Amino acid sequence: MKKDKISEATTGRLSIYLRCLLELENQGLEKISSEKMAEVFHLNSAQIRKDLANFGEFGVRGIGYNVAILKEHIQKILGLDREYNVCIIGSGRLGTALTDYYRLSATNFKVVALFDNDKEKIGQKLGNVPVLDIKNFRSEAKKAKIDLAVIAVPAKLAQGVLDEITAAGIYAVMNFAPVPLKKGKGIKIKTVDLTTSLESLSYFLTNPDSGEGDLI
Amino acid sequence: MKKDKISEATTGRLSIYLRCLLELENQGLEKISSEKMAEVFHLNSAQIRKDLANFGEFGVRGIGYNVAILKEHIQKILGLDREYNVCIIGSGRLGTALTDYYRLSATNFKVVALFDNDKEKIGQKLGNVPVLDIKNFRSEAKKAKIDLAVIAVPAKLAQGVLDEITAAGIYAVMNFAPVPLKKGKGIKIKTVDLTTSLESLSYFLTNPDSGEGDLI
DNA sequence: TGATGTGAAGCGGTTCACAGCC
DNA sequence: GGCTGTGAACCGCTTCACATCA
Repeated sequence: MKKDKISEATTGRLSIYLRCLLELENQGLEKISSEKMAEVFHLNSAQIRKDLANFGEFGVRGIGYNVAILKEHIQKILGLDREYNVCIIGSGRLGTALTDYYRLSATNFKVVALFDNDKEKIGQKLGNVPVLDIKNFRSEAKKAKIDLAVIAVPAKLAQGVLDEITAAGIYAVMNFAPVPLKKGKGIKIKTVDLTTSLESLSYFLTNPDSGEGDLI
Repeated sequence: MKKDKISEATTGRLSIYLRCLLELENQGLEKISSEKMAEVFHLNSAQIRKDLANFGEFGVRGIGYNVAILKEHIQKILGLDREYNVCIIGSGRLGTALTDYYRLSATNFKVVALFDNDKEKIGQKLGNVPVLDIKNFRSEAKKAKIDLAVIAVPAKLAQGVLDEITAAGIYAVMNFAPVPLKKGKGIKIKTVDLTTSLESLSYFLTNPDSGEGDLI
């Protein structure tokens, strides 16, 4: 049964399924059952079937799923049948590391520009990625057809940067600044808080009996 | 009413409340209501009260919460009244960036060692953090009294690294490798998947009507 | 009066269990 | 027979609404 409201939990898992399917395809495997996939991911097979059933009937009863076909369906669903232009704002340690990281690993996402306010950095290049002046963000973002912006600036500057991003007509943002941001309608923000993540673990170390589950 | 089973959602929020309280304290504010805090974080005031009520009665009816006292309570709850020794495994782009990032920002977490298998890197230093041979992980980790390990190696190596970490008697792990890991009992893993995060945004760009909520 | 602490209701995601189909 | 697709049960987190108390 096709559904229209898809939870982020589901899309996150699709992304993980996809990575596995690419691996399985490399190994020459042609089909796989939800039960087998569940084993690999340490999760429930019904969950996998439900996740997939949200988008259509990709499996064959009695047989399982065709690896290559399922892979393509998921790529299509996640919008990974095209490339996205990404810019990273803040060319400090984190920003430059992310630039390198995404340049090498996430092939659908092309880092085309870094932005900074530091005169020393502006004009330099990181690999083939130019460091541009944040002052010209709006025009440069349009010129470079940016689809997605990554905020890697200190907390205090994050809201201002988000406002710039919004003004530039960019709708998807990944945010590494540890602050609650006020966003406009239609903007999607994925926040990754590296400090909160550590502090969750600190809580666990202080209360080891607090649970077995992984922190996802 | 004190509770013993605390959800990760709650501890994650506590970490965020804490950051805000530190800010408020800096501003010289003495007390604050759950309603006011909710405004700042764009969330529900009942949620904040419930989160806090899990650990005791910190508020005063008719008044609100005392900023300084609440701050200290949360620090204690999260185990942030002590320091933790952290090591980062993998001194590639991501590992070195995380080293710098945590050295500068998360004051309760002290990066004391990097590990790698690259002869070129072993023996070097990143700031004051030595790069050690992963071969000696167990003994070095004990010597340095590591509390928490960060996995920043390629996916293929992650499981092996986790097994080493487990063997070294470390119970808290932050994992940046995009693979499902099989872990032993009593180990807590916080996975941050930088690719899945991007792909969630890609899904949103492909399906802009898929919802307004933030991706946390 | 005013803001907390909390039982109850609401809601969304996960798991179960089985009907349906190859 | 075997595995998918799915309604129903379950479970845990969030929100509501109000009794409680300074």
